[in-house]
Amino acid sequence: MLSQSIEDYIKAIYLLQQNKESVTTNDVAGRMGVSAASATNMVKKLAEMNLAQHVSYKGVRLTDSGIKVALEILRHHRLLELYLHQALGYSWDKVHDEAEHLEHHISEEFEDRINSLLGNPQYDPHGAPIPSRDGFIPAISHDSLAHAEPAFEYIIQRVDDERAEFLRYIGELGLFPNVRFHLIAKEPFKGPLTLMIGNTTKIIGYESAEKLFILRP
Amino acid sequence: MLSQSIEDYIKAIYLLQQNKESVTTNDVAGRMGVSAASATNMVKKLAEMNLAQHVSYKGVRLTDSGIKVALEILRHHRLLELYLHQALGYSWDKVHDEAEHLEHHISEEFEDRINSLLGNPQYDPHGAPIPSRDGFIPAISHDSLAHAEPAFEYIIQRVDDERAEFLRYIGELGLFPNVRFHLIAKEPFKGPLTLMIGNTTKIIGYESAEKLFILRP
DNA sequence: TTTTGAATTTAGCTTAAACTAAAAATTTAT
DNA sequence: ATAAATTTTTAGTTTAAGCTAAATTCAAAA
Repeated sequence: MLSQSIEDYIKAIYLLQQNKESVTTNDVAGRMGVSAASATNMVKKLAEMNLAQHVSYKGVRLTDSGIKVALEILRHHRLLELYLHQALGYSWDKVHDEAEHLEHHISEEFEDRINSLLGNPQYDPHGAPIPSRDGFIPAISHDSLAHAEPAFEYIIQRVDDERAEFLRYIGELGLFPNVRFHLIAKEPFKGPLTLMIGNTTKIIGYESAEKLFILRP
Repeated sequence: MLSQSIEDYIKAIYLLQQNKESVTTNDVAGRMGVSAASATNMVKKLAEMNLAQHVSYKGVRLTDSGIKVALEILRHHRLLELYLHQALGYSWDKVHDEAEHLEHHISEEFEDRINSLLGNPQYDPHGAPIPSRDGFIPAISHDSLAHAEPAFEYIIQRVDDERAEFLRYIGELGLFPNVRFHLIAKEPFKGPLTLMIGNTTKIIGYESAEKLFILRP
């Protein structure tokens, strides 16, 4: 059984390597909120365990077994988020923190039972894909609202930011996954965007729009 | 926040001092599965933290704050057991192990939500009392089936043993909490007992009968 | 009452994961 | 191309929880 700490590092590296080609030990330290030295030590340990490859001064990358571990944790996390939301009535801005703790402590039986109760779901309450038991990840859009074209209709697929405050702000605007809207206008130079949901208009900042992934209906 | 380890020691001491007037560090070591030296060290630490009183070579006893902590953990544990059983369909011999892990990691919000879903329950699936949020413990019988009188009718109130194998054995006999039966016969010298549930007879060993707490209907 | 044996504590060591400070390597700028 | 700045690693310390072995205290038997 891996320690909680090791699991957290693996998850951190996995999420970092989604967005960056190369992940440095400093990136890891930043995300984990530990010193650079601590990150280096742990990364070397992961390499020892064949969960990651590490080249000094260059960076880290998870091995296939490392990725497998990461996906298992991510599955726990996202299933839990959805379960807390659907079955226990948690608001979507609170599910992350609770899932963050519980993800390391549920058994496979627990995982299977909530999965069945939820009907083998594909996405969590923020629209993030839930890896399947065998490590397959549902497709997800990577087009952000920030780069959408005015005059078209879109659907929110995912809100890619887990900070509670941000989620409450987005939620108040009504921008949940699966919500349809029209992009009315878009200011140049990273300016705000104007949307129409139903028949009310909403204005959203460029920075926030970058966190919203969208699809054409 | 207390570490998991400290919480486990506190719970162990609490449960030990229910049955014995005086709890020794060795009792603690036994229940926790650690060396006597480790238990002594931790007990001294608990005393430092004012969670227990410790007199060298004599024994340990939880202080009022220690008891408060113990009851909070026990509440988590027993609510979780019931929740796993009722909401997730766990069999009663599996709830203990899962709850044992989760009890340290759920938030107060989680506790409150499952408590409400379950309708503020008083007893877990084994009939053990669930401490209330403010530390009150529902009454519980301490009459064991081993000392019951033949010819009377009884109700199982509690099965006081959490070993999965034992629970499966008892479950197969149909001896769940709230089940009614007649005590038909009782062999002397710690011999087996004969019960009638509905219109079938069951025989149960004295050792097992000691773990079953009963009530007059 | 003394001795012996069991229970308990003390002392000192181990491991994991963090830290700081110093050294080394790499990258950037002159 | 060299020096300066930044990043990364190494070295050594800290804390928590465990362990073993040795010492101490208590209780029971002679």
